[in-house]
Amino acid sequence: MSAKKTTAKPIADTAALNEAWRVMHFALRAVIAEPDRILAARGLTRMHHRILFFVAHTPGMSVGELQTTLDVTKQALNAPLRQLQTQGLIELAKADHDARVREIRLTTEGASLEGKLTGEQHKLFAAAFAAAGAEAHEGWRTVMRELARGAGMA
Amino acid sequence: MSAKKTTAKPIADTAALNEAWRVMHFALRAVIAEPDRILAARGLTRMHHRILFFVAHTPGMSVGELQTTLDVTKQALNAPLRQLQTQGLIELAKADHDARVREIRLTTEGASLEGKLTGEQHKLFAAAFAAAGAEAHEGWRTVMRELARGAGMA
DNA sequence: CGAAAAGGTCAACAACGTTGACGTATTCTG
DNA sequence: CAGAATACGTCAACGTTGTTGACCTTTTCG
Repeated sequence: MSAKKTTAKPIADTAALNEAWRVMHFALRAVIAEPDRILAARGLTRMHHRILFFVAHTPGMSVGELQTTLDVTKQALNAPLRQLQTQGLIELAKADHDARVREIRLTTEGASLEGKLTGEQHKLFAAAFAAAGAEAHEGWRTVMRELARGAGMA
Repeated sequence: MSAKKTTAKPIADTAALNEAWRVMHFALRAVIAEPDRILAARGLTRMHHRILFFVAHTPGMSVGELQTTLDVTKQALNAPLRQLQTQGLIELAKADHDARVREIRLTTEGASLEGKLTGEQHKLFAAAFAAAGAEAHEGWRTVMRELARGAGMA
């Protein structure tokens, strides 16, 4: 447990590391804030957001695939899914190849909402990248990729 | 609502912005993973972590201050607080100036755990920064600060 | 002394997700 | 073709968390 005083000059000191964590939080909060408010205004939650997000990127996704992707039970998925359908944001249609499967896709309105949510996030990222400059952007990506490498990257 | 097709060359394209969001998630997950496991092994939750974290940075904090800081009710705080106390990770002592106030501080063991948790995160950050280089680190900070600026920075 | 502040605690709720158990089409297979 | 398996849907019982409300104690302060 001894605080090994590495004589080798570290690239980042403790203060910087602490700041890294703090800044990470604030940044995340900033990026999530607006989308969250928009969702809440419609009585939607993060689960709905996740659904919209994945369906937007993989139109025609089946309920089962979505379930696996989000790692939740079908029961947990069922309610939000129907609410989105009721609100006319998504559509469920039997698959041609297999009538048991229900393919999910966004309606025009659903795509619009998803775009708005994503757009809010993009705005913040774009602004930050623009303000920081292309070089900083490159550095940011590099660091983030390194960090992400430690997890179960997709 | 119209997707304004800006002809002005953006510093980041849609693909990059999408990636930014994804990478952000993975990075966060990576940084949280280990601490979470350590906590879970002791039957502790994120709330406990948050408490340890703030108390570590502000020793002698009062229950009320902590409550305000974490933005939860005293009832929600009470249970985790006592569990931490029972596990000998924190100590509650009456304040000299005001016997109504209970000052919270980490015990040696508590500080040790907090240090371990923080240490795990620092390890990842340090590794990422080291691998990415000082320049990338600088860029990373710049972008993160810009992003965080949009939120209620502390 | 009496009001106010800092805490603690019991109890009723509400949100969210989980497991378990069935029920219904639909497709696949021996 | 009959039965097993698949993809979903749904009712129900829980467990976890955090919230609000009400009440009580100790301590401070006008």
